[in-house]
Amino acid sequence: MPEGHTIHRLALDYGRLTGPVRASSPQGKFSDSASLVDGTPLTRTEAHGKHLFLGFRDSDWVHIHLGLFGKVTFGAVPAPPATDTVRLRLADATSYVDLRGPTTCALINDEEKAAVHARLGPDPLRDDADPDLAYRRISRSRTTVAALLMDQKVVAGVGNVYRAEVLFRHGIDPYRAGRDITPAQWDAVWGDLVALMHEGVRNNRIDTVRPEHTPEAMGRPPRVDDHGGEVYVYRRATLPCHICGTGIRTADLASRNLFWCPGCQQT
DNA sequence: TCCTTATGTACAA
DNA sequence: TGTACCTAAGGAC
Repeated sequence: MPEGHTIHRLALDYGRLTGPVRASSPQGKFSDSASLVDGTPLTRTEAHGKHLFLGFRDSDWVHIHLGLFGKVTFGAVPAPPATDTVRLRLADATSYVDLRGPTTCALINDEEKAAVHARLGPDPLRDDADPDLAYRRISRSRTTVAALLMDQKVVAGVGNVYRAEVLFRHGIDPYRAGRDITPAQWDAVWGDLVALMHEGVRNNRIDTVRPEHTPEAMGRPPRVDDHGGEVYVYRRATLPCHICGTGIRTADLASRNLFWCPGCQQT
């Protein structure tokens, strides 16, 4: 689940908790901090890339990063007894939210929060994002564009699915060096990320296939990928490309699975 | 019941 | 570059 769109969606959904919030850490690893915010209202929520910030009082923040395994589940009260993997349970009068398996769940202050923002690149889902900042890094780098897109200092919020899909949608070879990406290409990629990721927040899933390439439009049987959305290349290794029929390729790049269509992605 | 895998990151060497 | 960390689902036995 967790790419940037998931985290921004969580910021919206956590933000619906109202009034004094009960906070607990059934699993125990966050007990001391949970007791510090227990009984206080959740005043604001914010996301930057894959980082989620829940604001309590004036300057207390619960900083959450889901990592690869983290999950958040919402439900109506009464909440069931928490299992021993729930790191943080928040609840108001009507609903509860359980957090499991996060890489990070820590109580921080404004200064520490600012430090997190400072080490993240522009986020396509934030209004304050400056895509030129990302292009400055990309255009000076010999690193592959595939690796640069996953680097949160360069762009915040893009993960393995959006990386693979946006490069496909723009016909860009993932092994192309950053400095060979033209300003026009970056403008197009950035604009596409903004649109795709906003749609991801709305639908709470990743869909990247253009209307003219959907199974219905192409006369193929309807299909939804395992992870919940309709995509061109992600986890479609060896299957024929929706557009050109070439077998989708996969490779290991910096210990992550890369997917691309050698037929469509040559520029 | 065990093994593999995963939409992620940080740190050591 | 390798390894550690966090959890749950699915598939092989």
